[in-house]
Amino acid sequence: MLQIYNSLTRQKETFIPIVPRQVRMYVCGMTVYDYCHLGHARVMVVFDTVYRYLKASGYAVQYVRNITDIDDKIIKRAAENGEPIDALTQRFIDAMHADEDSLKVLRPTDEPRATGNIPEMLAMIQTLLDKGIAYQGSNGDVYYDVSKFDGYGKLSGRKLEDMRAGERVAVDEVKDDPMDFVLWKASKPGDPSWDAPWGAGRPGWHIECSAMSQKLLGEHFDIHGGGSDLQFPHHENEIAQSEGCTGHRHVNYWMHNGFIRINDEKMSKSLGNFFTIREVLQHYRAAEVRFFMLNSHYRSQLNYATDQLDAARASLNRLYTALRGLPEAGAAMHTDYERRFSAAMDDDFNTPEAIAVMFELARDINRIRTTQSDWAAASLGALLKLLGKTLGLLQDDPDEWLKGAVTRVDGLSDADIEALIQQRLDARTNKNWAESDRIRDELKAKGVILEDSAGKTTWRRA
RNA sequence: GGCUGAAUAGCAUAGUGGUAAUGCACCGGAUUGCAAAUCCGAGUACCUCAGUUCGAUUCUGAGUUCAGCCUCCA
Repeated sequence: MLQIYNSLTRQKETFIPIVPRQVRMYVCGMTVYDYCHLGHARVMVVFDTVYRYLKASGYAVQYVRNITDIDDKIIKRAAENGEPIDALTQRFIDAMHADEDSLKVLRPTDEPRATGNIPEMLAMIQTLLDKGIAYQGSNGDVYYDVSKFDGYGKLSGRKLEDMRAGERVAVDEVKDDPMDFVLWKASKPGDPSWDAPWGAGRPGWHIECSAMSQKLLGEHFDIHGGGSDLQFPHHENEIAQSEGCTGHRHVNYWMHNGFIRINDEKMSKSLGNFFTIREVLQHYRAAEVRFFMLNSHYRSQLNYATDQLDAARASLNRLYTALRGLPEAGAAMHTDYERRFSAAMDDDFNTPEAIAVMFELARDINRIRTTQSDWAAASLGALLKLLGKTLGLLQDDPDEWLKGAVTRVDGLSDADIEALIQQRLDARTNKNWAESDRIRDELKAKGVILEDSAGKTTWRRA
């Protein structure tokens, strides 16, 4: 039985889908005005893994992740670039897709864009106005009246009076209550705008997720996810909008992933430690980044450090080494490994524990290959690869993985390496160990590691 | 100030009311011409104090430290 930690109740709960064997899931996606950074990568990878595991568990999953393609930052950036908004957002949507592909992140089943769902937002705002939950301020903006929604604060565990007393809440003359939030922004000259009964403008950020999730997944669905910073106010507001509109429950399970830190500092542009996915991929392979992220629990904070990425590389090398040269076979069924892997994943997607099981399986494979044969270990190898698939790992050809590297400091082609290995084999045949070791050292200095076994030499890049 | 969450070996990360697991690093052994890889083995860790308990790293309380949110944010 799958257990999911529900941010709403602050405890693990048994997952029971609204419709048996079906899951409807919504995740807050990117605002597309720049390249995706490591934090975005974690959201992508975490919920991709949730998506994969739900599917592997036999659920039919509808996975919606929105694209915010209209907001203040986008307008500002387009103006700075002298670029049309459409061109800017499409450019970064394409870049986002490329980043996802490299990280082996599967596409969601739906990727709605805010600008493509304005009528649904207008309808929802109108409903809120009709119900007296929303009002129009003197500046033309439409606001949500948080005092009209009893449950306001239930997701983030806050009370309205505490939040009002917070010293960081700015006083705004236009709002009835400082905690009220904007549903519709009256347009300023030159900004993109859409017509509305209460005046031309554009949607507030929060309303888009309420409108698009309801359109695609219905008024009541199973899982809603996002970064932990979205818990308040974004998701709190989303609940207020959706439930204020429908009068009943919106989402059953709220999931929030932890933040990424860089060298024990908060990742921020002002600190200059803001890494985009594509910057990191110049130094590490995407699978290494993915392994690094899954090697800690999704709710915990994750510290990015080169030591950790190097360790991820070494770990993947070990797993791929166990698979290298193994014959094709059907995966071993009903093993203790599979059972423990599933038990770990069922426990709120405990990927670190699941990975630990994979390492124990790898040791068993190595043991059998040594004491028995490759053939005897083949079905366990297939199982390892199958388990890896659920995490989006280990799907490359092992030999290609081990011979590959992001940084080719060696400057040697595969053919160059093979030629040197042949020279070394000739030397070894003549027991010319000095020459043999010289060639091996030369290759090692260029990042190529040789392994002699069973009369033949294999190689990999460090 | 309000609300969350976290403190486990050299590093990282799981987990448990009773021999604390996984990867990297380190040590010994097997294997190897020597290595690498692999296997076997050893070793070192549960923030502090109090309480509950036969027994606490795990539960409770207090404290310390750290982080996140309270404003746009994944």
